[in-house]
Amino acid sequence: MAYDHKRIEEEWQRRWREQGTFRADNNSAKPKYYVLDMFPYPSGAGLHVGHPLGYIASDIVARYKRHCGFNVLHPMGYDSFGLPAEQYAIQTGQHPAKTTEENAARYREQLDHIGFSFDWGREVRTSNPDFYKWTQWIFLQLFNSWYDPRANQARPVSELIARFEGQGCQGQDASVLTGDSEEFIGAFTAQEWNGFDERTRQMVLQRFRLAYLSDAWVNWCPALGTVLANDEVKDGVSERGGHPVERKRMPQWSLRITAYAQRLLDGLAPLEWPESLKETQRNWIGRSEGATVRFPVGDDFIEVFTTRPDTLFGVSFLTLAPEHPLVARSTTPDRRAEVEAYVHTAKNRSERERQAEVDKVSGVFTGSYAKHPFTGADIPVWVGDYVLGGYGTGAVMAVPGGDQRDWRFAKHFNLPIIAVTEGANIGKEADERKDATICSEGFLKGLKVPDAIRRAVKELEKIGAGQGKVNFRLRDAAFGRQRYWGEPIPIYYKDDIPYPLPESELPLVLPEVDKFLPTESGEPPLARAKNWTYEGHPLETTTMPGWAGSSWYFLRYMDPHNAERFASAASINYWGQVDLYIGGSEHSTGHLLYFRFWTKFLFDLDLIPFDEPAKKLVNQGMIQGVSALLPFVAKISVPRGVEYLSGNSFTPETTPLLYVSGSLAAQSEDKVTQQILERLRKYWPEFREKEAQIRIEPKLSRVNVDINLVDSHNVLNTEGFVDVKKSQFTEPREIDFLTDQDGRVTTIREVEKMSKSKFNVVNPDDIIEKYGADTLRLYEMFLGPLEQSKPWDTNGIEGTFRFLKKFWNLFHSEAAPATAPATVPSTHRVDPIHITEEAPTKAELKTLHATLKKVTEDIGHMSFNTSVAQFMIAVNELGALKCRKRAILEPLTIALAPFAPHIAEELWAKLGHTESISTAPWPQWDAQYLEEDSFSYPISFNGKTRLQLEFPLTLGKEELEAAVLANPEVQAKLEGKAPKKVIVVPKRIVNIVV
RNA sequence: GCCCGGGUGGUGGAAUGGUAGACACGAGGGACUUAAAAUCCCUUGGCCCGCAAGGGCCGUGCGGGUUCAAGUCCCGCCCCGGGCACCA
Repeated sequence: MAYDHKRIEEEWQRRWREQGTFRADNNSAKPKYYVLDMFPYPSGAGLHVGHPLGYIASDIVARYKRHCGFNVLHPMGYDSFGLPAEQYAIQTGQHPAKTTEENAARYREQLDHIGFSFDWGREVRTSNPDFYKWTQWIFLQLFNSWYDPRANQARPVSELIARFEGQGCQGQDASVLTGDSEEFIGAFTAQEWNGFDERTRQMVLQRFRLAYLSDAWVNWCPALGTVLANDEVKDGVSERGGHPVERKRMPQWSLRITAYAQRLLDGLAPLEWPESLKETQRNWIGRSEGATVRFPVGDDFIEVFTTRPDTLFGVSFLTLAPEHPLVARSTTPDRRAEVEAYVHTAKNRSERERQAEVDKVSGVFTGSYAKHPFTGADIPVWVGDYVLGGYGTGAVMAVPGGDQRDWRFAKHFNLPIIAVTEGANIGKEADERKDATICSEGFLKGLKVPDAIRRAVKELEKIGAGQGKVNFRLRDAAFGRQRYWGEPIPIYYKDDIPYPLPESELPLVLPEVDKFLPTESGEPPLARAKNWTYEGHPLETTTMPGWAGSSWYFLRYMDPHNAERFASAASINYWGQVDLYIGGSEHSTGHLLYFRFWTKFLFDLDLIPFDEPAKKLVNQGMIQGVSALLPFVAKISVPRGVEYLSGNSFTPETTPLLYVSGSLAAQSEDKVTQQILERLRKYWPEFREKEAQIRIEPKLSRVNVDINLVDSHNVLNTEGFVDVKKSQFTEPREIDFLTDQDGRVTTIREVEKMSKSKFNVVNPDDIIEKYGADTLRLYEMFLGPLEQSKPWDTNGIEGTFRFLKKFWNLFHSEAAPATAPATVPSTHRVDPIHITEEAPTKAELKTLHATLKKVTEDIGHMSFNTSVAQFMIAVNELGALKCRKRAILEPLTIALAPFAPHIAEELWAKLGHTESISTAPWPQWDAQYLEEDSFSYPISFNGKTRLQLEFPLTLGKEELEAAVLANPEVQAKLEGKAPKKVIVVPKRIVNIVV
């Protein structure tokens, strides 16, 4: 009759599986609720206790909503394409499909043990052809669409062609395009279009397609034959292998997310997402209003974007990004060598680097001059790497008087600094105030900045030297990857022009290759595939990035087996948007932006009836690991050279590795040194002879010790540690410990990321084995607020385990009044329980309803740690009241079910129910049981609480005040003086000001 | 540098502007037990006065402010974590 979590949990997990308890039906009269977890990538390391945190929270909500009468969609699947599997494949030769399959199976097993109410019948994997068929299909829709600025939505390219045929392409089309491809396309007439050859037409259309091929800057690593992400490049070389990396322009598939910049920005406001996450997206989209200004240079002109056209008369030079196409043409012959050298080095620095080194100013003069559009003055043209090729026009008008970066550049190169605002101290720094008054001569003089901006734009437009413009920081998303383990892009090339594969050819299945590496000529792995062609034409060899499948997967869950459509219209209409989306904040600008982008695109095509994927989003915090660090003697300096005592350079061989108790190391260096001396004498006889002449200086380092070798008081299991260490050495090596005064070896605790390399990973399987899934679930929630990061400390889990045992014992106390134990029609287990049918007391009802109220409200705002605390309070109170009453315990069991579903199911069955507890309606709390007759008022003097006085709640403010003042204790405190003021807040506090 | 979080006992944390430290871990003491485990009870922010009952002072990163009353609101800092754009 003891709480046997293992038996209970296995039993119920089996039943849920066999009975399909959590299958969600697409046809239901019930209202729907869609709870989604961010897609996991099934890594080889399996789950640690940090991973399920969000899943437990979403499972609680899913189960709660079922109790409230909703038809709940709560699916799970795998984002199963990705780099780790590919890298593992390169190392081991194992096909990524195989390792992915194994990893997913392992995930599934671990997830099952936690008792989630997922509808596994809807599981999807992005690497399954029947899933990525539709990822490819959506890609084709993107390829066949353009963004119509008039309709402000994506439209079929066929409409664009019809437009060209009818009226050609006039200026406006080109001017509204944004993003990386923002180059002047050039107007053409209908006749011209009709006269273009196929190639030219396709090239023109590329400029409009939402999935398009264009040259983009990439970090190319010739040695690895691949493109690297910014964070894979360190100091100009690849992070792995240290091979040189160069910035190179390569044809790349991109998605024109920039077309959606404004809508992605506007769509944020109504979403119930964390404000900080919305802000991050706003910053990422980076809308800025300003103007473009054209500065003539010889026959060309340099176009700049500025948010401060009001500072136009403060321009003292122009700066081009090293990548800017006009750099070569603007450079005078005498400057060529210098400029080319600068451009070469600057271009190959990563953007990260260029941006990180704020203090280092670098640049070079091109030798040529631009003309100021208003004054006609000569403006020197410089190249500087503080200007980025990918933002704006890749050129800035430098106003050192109004912009600190320009100021620094001007200072460094001795360029003129012109004051643009009144009261600026330009000798010291630029004046970036937006409320200043412009002081330059001409039409802007005396205007405030905002007025001056408007005026400047008007004047620029009047003389045709520029115009007002909104600029976005957001860039188009690179969509091609030089990798194997991703969705093939359904494109083939005829005469080097990309064409879409017909839909009937989908899925374009990932081909087999002999190796998962680039070809010798540097082509992506798919180029190794035999017959990688379509009707004799070569197929695209890059694959889609990791985020492709996750940009639309939430729709597939609605109708996962549909072979005709990505999901039926009926299922999409029924399930609609995700009601609650839970995941980590690391996805705030990647996944979540693409997710919203694809949703808006599918909405534009009338394929789905909503244009935001998730109404409400919650970021769960990270669970950090608690590492155990053990100091060791890394090095002992002696006057003649250095003797290493650790690692492979261990000498002298007679001296063991010395590990130092953390508490000892914390005490004093002397104590450590003393013990080292003792060990040296012991293990190194020669040392004794020389000891007098040698003064040693030990240096300590720390190693991460497996936390399983450390107890709750940080005491190291030294035998276990020695075993582990010895198994790591190829040659036998002595190990000794410098202990503290108690003879113990302690480790030092540190909170850091939970990871294998830090030996601080806690596996949920181990926790479940010992305490059960219900305890794990409760403890993960009890740890603290969901959104916050917090360290995992297994030692604290006893509290939640004890709670469950106490809860169980409320139903099984043999000390309960001798009433007839309820007969248990449970089909699987017939332990008697001790439950009475007596009417509950007022106190019992109060506990129950206070708990129902708190838990219901807490689930509403995802405050699960406080609900668990309330359950503990309830169990403690009911235990003290010796309550064994069905009328109390039954509703409480339902309330606990979302949190600890196994024990709840078991007790529910024992209470005589034959249906799963998940079908039980949520118990409602009733305020009448919470009403109090009296309240114990804290009586404070000048805000400091001094005593408590109990008064009936029926007392009015004046009566209360009189009663308080009449109290002898209060009188004593007042010492006969009259209070200056008495503040009475009914049911709160009485404050007496003296 | 900028943006976003966060700083409360030994630890995780709780607290609509109204009794700071709920709940839990750990620690200390006790009961039960041959013993252990399990369970139960008491104490547990710091300092001080008192034999005791009890009482006083301090206390939510730091410094100011608003208020009858501030962990909570405002201003100025410091520190930690996360993100990022020298973004024109």
